[in-house]
Amino acid sequence: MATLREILAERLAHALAAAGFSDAPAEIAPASDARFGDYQANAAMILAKKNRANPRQIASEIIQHLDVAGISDPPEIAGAGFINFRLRPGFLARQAGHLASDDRLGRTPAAQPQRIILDFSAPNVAKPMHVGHIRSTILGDSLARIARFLGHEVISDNHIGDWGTQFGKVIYGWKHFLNPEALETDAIGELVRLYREVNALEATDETVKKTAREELVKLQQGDPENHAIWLRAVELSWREFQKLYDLLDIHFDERLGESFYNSALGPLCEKLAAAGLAEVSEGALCLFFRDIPALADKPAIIRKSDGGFLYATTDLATIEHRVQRWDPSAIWYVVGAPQALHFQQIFAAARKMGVTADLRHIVFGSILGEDRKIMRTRSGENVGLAEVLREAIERARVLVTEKNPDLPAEEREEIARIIGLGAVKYAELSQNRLTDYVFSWDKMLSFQGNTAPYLQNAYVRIRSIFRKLEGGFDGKAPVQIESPAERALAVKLLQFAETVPLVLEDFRPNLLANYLYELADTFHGFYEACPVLKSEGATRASRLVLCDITARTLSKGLGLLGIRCPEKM
RNA sequence: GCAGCCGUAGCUCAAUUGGAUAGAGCAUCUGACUACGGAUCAGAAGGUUAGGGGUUCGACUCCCUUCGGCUGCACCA
Repeated sequence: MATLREILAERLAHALAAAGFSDAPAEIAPASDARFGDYQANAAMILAKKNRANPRQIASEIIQHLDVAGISDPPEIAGAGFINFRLRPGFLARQAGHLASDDRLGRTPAAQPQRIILDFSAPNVAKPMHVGHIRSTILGDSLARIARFLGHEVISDNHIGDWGTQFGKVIYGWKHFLNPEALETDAIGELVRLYREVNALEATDETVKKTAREELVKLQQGDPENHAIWLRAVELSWREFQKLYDLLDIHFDERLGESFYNSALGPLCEKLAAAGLAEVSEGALCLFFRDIPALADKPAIIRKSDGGFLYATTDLATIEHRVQRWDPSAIWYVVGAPQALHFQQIFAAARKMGVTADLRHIVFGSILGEDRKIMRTRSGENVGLAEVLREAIERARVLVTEKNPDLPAEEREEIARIIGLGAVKYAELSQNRLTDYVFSWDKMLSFQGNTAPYLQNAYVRIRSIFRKLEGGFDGKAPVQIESPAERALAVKLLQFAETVPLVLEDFRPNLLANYLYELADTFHGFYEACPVLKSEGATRASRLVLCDITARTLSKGLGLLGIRCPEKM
């Protein structure tokens, strides 16, 4: 089913062709203000600029050829040359009626599905996940859900940091003062303790430092004992990550960490050197980008002078593997802004290697504490993700208990999880990913304003109507538009289909979040103005259909953000 | 020093990528209602979009410049 925008754009395209303006973009935008109608076309002003003509004159020529009978009132020219459309209630009612029986709520799959590798989350083994991982994890998951909904094939890959110099210290600590019980109950905590103790010892004891470095070399050379310790540390860490991913309802298709590429690093360097793409400078094997001004004096080192490899090497091997195995049309990296230069280098290098896939670094800003500085605990450490999620659920539990003390404890617990996790996810996804944002419990868990609980509550109110409903629900009843509130709701509902794709244009789930908030707001207006259960006959049937579509759109939309809706709260 | 990102109401954020009088929420003030879940709704007030210049019918958006903040810049990841 075509969206409102597509329908108007098609009519506009015909009119432009008929009027002799076939080179103009047939684009329709939502009206900037409800006073002007529902949609607007700015083509006349663009054409006027191009042809040095009078925009209103051109607008009137376009209008003469514009056939929107049955869809819109006659288009009007306003201002500098805007063409405004006001959709007809009958048309809106018919279109909205189609949504009632459509699981996809009017959004047809992409005409040209792509295969996309989505690289996100990527925690480091032997370190706890902290709030810094929230954005990548939640943003990445949401983009995966949205891309899949739009018909693309998404391969999500958790490129965990399971290989690095920290393992020399972890292995040394493991051999000398491992606490097996602590490892059992809190594996990552114990691994962190080992790392820190060795680190502290190294500061005063050269022997420890030397031995730890030797443990690392042994690991890298394949020593069976060290390899076994490393493998166990990775699996124990992963087990804890998995608990968080399960809680967050986030799943990965692949978990190809850095270590997966170890054997590919040497050959890759040889290949690049042999092809003349890499050259030795100051003893290190480097890739130079002399043809790119921004990178002209910023080579990427792929093999150190001591023969060791770097994460640039691993990332290039990763791209090579992904291209060979999946031949994706795009690879998306959801990684923080500080790594922008690294990705510029990696992408430039990949292009030298002949990679044609669309490589994107999806940048995001930092999470700040209420003091507007990078969020830290009182002792100056990163705030743990597990602790954040636990506190969110705990706070939600208090709120639910306060509001609805009679619900069975088990149900309350489930609702607290949905609300607490939803609040954290929505706080992240409802803002522009580029801006730093201030983490505030009170704001994200508020039931007022642009928050997950507000949207969930709108859903719950609708479900409550259906619980009270007597005499069954006819989902096929025709939609009638009799009041401004019903009209506004119908338009909003029909705009779901044109909002979702916008998210992928610049990787901005906040556009969808914004839409859902506006939908909930519009619904509340409808809810106040249009009694549902107390109305009768065809009006009542129509309003029930509108309620049902709204509930499904809220649920589907929040679902695309990775957020669930409770039936009660 | 060079480069990138950012600067919007008291606070937290939008602005569909160059469109009309820059929009929401919180907080503040005024109203509605023993309520289809009031965890609501209607309204008021709040702005030189950091400052200055430029491009054009039109600029928060593009260009130049100043100021301020964050980040990165050869063998950590």
